[in-house]
Amino acid sequence: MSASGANEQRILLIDGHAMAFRAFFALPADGFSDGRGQATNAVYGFTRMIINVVASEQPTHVAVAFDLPGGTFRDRIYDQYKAGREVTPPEFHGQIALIQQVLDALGVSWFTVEDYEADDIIATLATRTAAEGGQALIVTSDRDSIQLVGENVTLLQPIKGVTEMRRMDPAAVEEKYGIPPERYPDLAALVGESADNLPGVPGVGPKTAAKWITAYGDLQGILAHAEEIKGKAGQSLRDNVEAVERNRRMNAAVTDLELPQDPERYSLGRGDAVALNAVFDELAFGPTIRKDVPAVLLADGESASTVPERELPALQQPTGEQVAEVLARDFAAGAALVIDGRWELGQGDASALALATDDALAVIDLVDLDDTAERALATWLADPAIAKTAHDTKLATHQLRGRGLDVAGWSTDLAIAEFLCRPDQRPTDLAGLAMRHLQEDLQVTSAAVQQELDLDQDESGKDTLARAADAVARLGTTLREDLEQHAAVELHDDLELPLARVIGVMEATGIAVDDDVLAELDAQHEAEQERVAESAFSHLGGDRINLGSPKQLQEVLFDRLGMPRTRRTKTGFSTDAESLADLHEKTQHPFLTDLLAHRDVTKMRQIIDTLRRFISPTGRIHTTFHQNIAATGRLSSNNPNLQNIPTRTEEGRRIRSAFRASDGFESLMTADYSQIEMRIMAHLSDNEGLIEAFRSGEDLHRYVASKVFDVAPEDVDGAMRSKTKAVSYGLAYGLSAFGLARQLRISQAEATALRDGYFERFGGVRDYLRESVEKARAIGYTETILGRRRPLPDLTSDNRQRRENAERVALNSPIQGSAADIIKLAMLRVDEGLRDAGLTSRVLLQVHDELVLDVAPGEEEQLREVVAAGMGSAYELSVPLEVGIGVGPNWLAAAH
DNA sequence: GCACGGACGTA
DNA sequence: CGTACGTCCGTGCC
Repeated sequence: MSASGANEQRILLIDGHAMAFRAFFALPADGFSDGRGQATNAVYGFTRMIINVVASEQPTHVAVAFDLPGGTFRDRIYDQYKAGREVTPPEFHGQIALIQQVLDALGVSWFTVEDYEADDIIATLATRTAAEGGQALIVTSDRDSIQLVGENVTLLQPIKGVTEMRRMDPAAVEEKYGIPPERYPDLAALVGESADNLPGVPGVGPKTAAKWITAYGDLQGILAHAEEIKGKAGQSLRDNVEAVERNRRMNAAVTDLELPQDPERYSLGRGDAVALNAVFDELAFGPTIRKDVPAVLLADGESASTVPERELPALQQPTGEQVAEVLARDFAAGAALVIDGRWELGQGDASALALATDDALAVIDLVDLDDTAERALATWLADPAIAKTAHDTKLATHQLRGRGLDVAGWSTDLAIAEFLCRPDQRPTDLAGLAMRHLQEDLQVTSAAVQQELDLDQDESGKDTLARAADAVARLGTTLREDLEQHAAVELHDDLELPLARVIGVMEATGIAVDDDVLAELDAQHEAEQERVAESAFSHLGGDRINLGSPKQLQEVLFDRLGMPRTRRTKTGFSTDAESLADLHEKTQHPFLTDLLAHRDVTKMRQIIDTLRRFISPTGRIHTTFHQNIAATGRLSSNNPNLQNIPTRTEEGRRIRSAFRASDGFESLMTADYSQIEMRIMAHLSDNEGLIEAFRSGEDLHRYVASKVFDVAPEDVDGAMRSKTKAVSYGLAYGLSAFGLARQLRISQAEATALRDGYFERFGGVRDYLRESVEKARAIGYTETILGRRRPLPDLTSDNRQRRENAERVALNSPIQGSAADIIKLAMLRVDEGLRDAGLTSRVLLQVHDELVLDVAPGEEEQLREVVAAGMGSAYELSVPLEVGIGVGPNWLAAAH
């Protein structure tokens, strides 16, 4: 308490505009909306802030000050005051009024005073409170309030966002600025305030200003001795006396505004929970922020929370023989599972398992399991008849495998189910998923979700784990309904869920990598890299720029060497390989050749280095495959990405030779679909010509080219074939004549003619593509052969750019997505085939249209049959699915 | 330390 | 002004 502790008043004073504005920029505007197009990010952030500050500072009184639109007396002193500020973003509009509605419901008084700023209101109330011996706490990002800091006045400055605050008392101000708070306006007058468009003395910063203030006492003293001050700064001061004096008049706080004296007007505990909930409903705010509203703000005994906390079943923590009892009694039919512990790169430390149903809740400690409990749990987990649900079944399986436990009987994978229903949403953590489903109409992004329900923040250990399991159980029910609604039950049950198990085994197995091969390659590339770099520098007169910096390259190429500008990027001009090749054609400058060579070799080294970092102690790389990333339904791979290992260039391909058959295995096998996307186009378009092309057994592009150019297949030359191939594949991506021309480096007229010629023979393909886009526009989503949907709301956008982009996506998604469906089916078939045939050979990788397998000794012939059959008959199209198979000691040699 | 853009590897 | 991804680096921000 202060020295004048007679007064217990402790008033919180908030600068409404400053904090609302800050909240606006701290949270994404497009992530917070009331569902009707009104952004609410500033409202949410501001409300969070006031809740937090009231809870942590425990004031007895509170007031919020706002600016009024239009000018103040300061504009009459200086007509450029606050000029040049960025215009308020449109999404900010209306949010101040909403904040005021929240404050009304909270029973917090807010004030505006004609002709004055929020600062002046705060200054008046702070000064008055301090004079009466109370304490004032000011919350603002505006520096003008620094002058108010004193024994009874503390400033809370937001540091990051609106929830982290720095406490400024007189000592802190002195520490930061080197002067006492009451001298701050003097310092600001000298330095100027760019936010208010108040220029100060050029060449004088806070350090100099503080030095002068210390030397001459205050601004008056400085001006009185202005003639004595030496140097440039002194002269600058003498030249700008008027501006300084004006600044000082401007930044002086007004402390005598007419504001209500009655302390009741500022007291807490006047909030109306019913009104507040109505406002929060309007704003689509979630349950947690309601729960967090401090009771002191509300009228007696009320709570803001309208979302009743679910009564959790009693938490059981069985040990020993109790585990078997509890599993048999409460979880005989199934349960939702949540496991505590991390799993990465084959390393796991699962420590506890939570189980939940609608009526039961248990946490089993995995660290101190005795034999009886372990056996009971192992039996229960392995029982395929016991239905189990998890947020991520593959991860749960990995975690339990790390404890030596196998799982069967997975029935629902929340992440997969969610993805099938909403493939374009970002992958969701459990907290985010729970939030989205608990508040159906709540349109918040992960930032808010994390705050709302952060299940990762493990505060109460087993309770949190149990609550999470309970959430998984309830979400399981919800998502099963969602799957029905989106016609995705079969996709989940019969494709993705079983596939998750197959992929999990692939990840756990990993692929053997020969580090010596990579080390040797790296050494070769290192030498080459140095050689090329030296050569490149020699063409720059020995200037050793950073060849990896697009910025420095632009300076050299376009400024220093005066080369013609290339296509624009966001930050300048492109230096990508295509642009550099163009430049080389035009200028013949030898630097460009070296630069391109340097890029190539640097890229190769990066790839090699990245791979080496991921080699496990057992000499294997365990990538992670994701089922819930690519909106078309493809898998993705990361840590490391094994789906983009080079293959196009000779140099790049050598990296593939480092991927080898595992010890105890005979060789690697690769099996890939030939032209699967074109086959799908033939099937979906039902185009006779294209179907015939595949049935003829002739080389596809040669056959199509012979029709397009109207020559015999044997008369198709290389140029005709490659042009036709470009059109064929371009079709599946929505390629324009412009893009085709650019890619083939031909004129746009020629490209148009080429495409027209193509459609003369294969017009059915164009018709199909057009119709499929129109159908998607009508029903709102695209569909693959297995019924995997992708919503595309932008197909009806008024914005041409967005609409045309969505059209290309609509064109491509059924094709890419159906190919993804087919290879996923194939993976299940191959997995089944391996088991049925009793083979030890195993699938290691999937690269979109290719599988890589370890071939066990003596199994090659049988494996060929299993793989060819599994992939070839995965799905029946109107054209055959052709599978190419190759075998060799390593991935490169296994190519065919 | 973190976010972003540019560049480039794959299907 | 061609779809779908992941990773690296340099840069500029806090």
